[in-house]
Amino acid sequence: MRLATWNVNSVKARLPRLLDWLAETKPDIVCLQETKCPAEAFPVAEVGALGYATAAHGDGRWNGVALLSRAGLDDVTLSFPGEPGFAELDTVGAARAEARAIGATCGGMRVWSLYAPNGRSLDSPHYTYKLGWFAELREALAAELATGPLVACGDYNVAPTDADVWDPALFAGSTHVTPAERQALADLRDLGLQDVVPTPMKGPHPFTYWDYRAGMFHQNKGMRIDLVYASADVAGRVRSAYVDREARKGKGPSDHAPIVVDLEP
DNA sequence: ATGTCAGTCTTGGACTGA
Repeated sequence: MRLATWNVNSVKARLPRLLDWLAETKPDIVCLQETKCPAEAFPVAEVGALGYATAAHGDGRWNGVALLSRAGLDDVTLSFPGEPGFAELDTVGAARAEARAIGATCGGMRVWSLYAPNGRSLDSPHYTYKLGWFAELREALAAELATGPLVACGDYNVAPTDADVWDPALFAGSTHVTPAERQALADLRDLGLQDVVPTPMKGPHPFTYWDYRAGMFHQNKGMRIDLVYASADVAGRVRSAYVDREARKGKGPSDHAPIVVDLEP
């Protein structure tokens, strides 16, 4: 059973590369983030030709998540229960959730594809929103963990440790590395989720994201912000996991590389 | 900090978000 997660930074712009990658890598279950397309515009037929069923959640130009599976795709959930939306500070009432989470039952597991809010800056309401989003995610995953095997994959927009950013000093005062964000991840692990750390195929750090600008990928100035959090029973089946940095190379890549996880049957 | 992308509208260039 091969599971993968990939922030594709637009499924439309990435479609040729996605299809080639699916055909070559042959994952059974794929979690996609930043599809940046409405659900009705998702290229269902194109991935279907490779044998995948699709569940997509999108709300237009930003965000967007999807699940592809050829190991079953049942009980699809768009957004997690209790998921907050972004609301300006003076907005009254609850905001509708953005398209940042989709879950389904695939291959006997509950699988989630997650795209956490970026947070923008520490003084931004988007940062408050990010922390609140994680707090509610914790509650939702706690409930799901009680029902069976689970894996929550995606772009968490948090680097778990200083070793997960290329230069921690440069990130002082920035999002993605604060104690509060790292505590949000620790709170998820405290539920019993395990961080399935992939093998970097080059260098010491399993980075999954490199900014497009300034030759960051070439210099391996990256971050590990895409994560696979697995319940103990799933984590115990992990045979191997790696960052597919080849997918970050060449013409027209995403700024994120996929993580590929092989599980014992 | 920003040398790049992608989506969209204000449309062949500017804006936003990352």
